[in-house]
Amino acid sequence: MRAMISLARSYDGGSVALSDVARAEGISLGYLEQLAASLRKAGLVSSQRGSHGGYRLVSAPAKVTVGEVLRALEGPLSLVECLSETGRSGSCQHETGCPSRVLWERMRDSLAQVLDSTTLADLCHQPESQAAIAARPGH
Amino acid sequence: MRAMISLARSYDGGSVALSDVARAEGISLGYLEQLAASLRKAGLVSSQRGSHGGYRLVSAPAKVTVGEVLRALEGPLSLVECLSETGRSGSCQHETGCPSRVLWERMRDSLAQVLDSTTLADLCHQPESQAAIAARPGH
DNA sequence: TAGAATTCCTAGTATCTTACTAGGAATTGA
DNA sequence: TCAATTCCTAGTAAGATACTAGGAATTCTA
Repeated sequence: MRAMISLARSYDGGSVALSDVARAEGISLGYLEQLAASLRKAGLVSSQRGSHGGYRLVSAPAKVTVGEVLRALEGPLSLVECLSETGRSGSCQHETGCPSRVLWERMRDSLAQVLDSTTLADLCHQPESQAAIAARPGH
Repeated sequence: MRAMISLARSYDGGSVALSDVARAEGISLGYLEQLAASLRKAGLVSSQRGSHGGYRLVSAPAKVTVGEVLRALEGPLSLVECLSETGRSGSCQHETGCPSRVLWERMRDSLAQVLDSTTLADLCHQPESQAAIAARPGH
C-alpha cells in the first residue's frame, strides 16, 4: 500500500523505477517486484522495461480505491475462509445455520465500505515519510 | 464465538459442561477448555468445577458484545501490528508519517464499531445449527 | 468414602500465511 | 555494447492458528 501511494505521488512525473520506491519506503526490491507483478496483472499499474523504465499508475490516484489495491494483492476481501467476497462455500461444516455468520458478514461489509470509499488520493494528502523525502531526486 | 453464542442460548438454564458445547459445535474439548480459560480470565464466563459443573455467562447475552469476546480471546483489536487499540508503538520504522496509517485507523475503527454494537443476543436470534439441535438434551 | 465428571494447567505440534531472499532471463535506452 | 530495468520461479524463516496430549485439582453423588 505504501508503494502504491508512492506511485500515486509520482503520477504526474511518468514512470518510477521500483528501486526508487524500494529505497523510499524501505522495502526490498525483490519483494516489491512480486507485489508489482500482481498489481500489473490486475491492471492497476503499467510497466516499461529496460533502462529508464519503471512503473506508473494506470488511473489517476483519485480513481483508484484501496479496495482495488488490496484485492489485487490479496484476493477477495475475507476475514474468515468460509465467507469471502466471492464465496468459497463448502470450506466450513458449520455453514448451515452458523450463528456467527451474520457477524462476519457485517464485519466484511463494514470493511469493504471503508476500502471502497477511500482512494489513493485521499492517502496522498498525508505527510510524506522522511525516508521518501530523503530519497527524492535532488537529495 | 460459536461457543459463546451456545452459552448465551443456555443463559437461563444454568451451567453447561464444555463437553456439551464441544459436541454441539463440533469443537474439540481440549481446545474449548483453552478458549474458556481466556474468557474466564476476562470475566465473561464463570465456571463451576466438579461433577455437574460447567460454564455460564456472567452477564445477560444482550449485555455482552462480540467485541468483548474477541478481545478476550485475541487481545486488542488490530489489523496491523503497529496500530492496535492499545498502541504498540515502535514496532514499525515507517510509523512517522506513514501514508497508509490513516487507512488502517479507519478500518480498525469501522470494525470496532461493528463489534462493539452487536451483542451475543443479536446473534442468538439466528437459526440454530443442526448439530446444536441434535445435541440438545432429549435428542 | 469412592468414583465419575468436570474444570484447570502446561507443553508440544501440524499446517498455513506472510514477507521476504536468491538467482537468473528478457528487454530497452543511451 | 552495456547498464538498468522488468520479469519469473523457487526456496525460506518466523510467527500465528488450531489444535492434541496428558495429567492434576475439584466437586457432586451414590
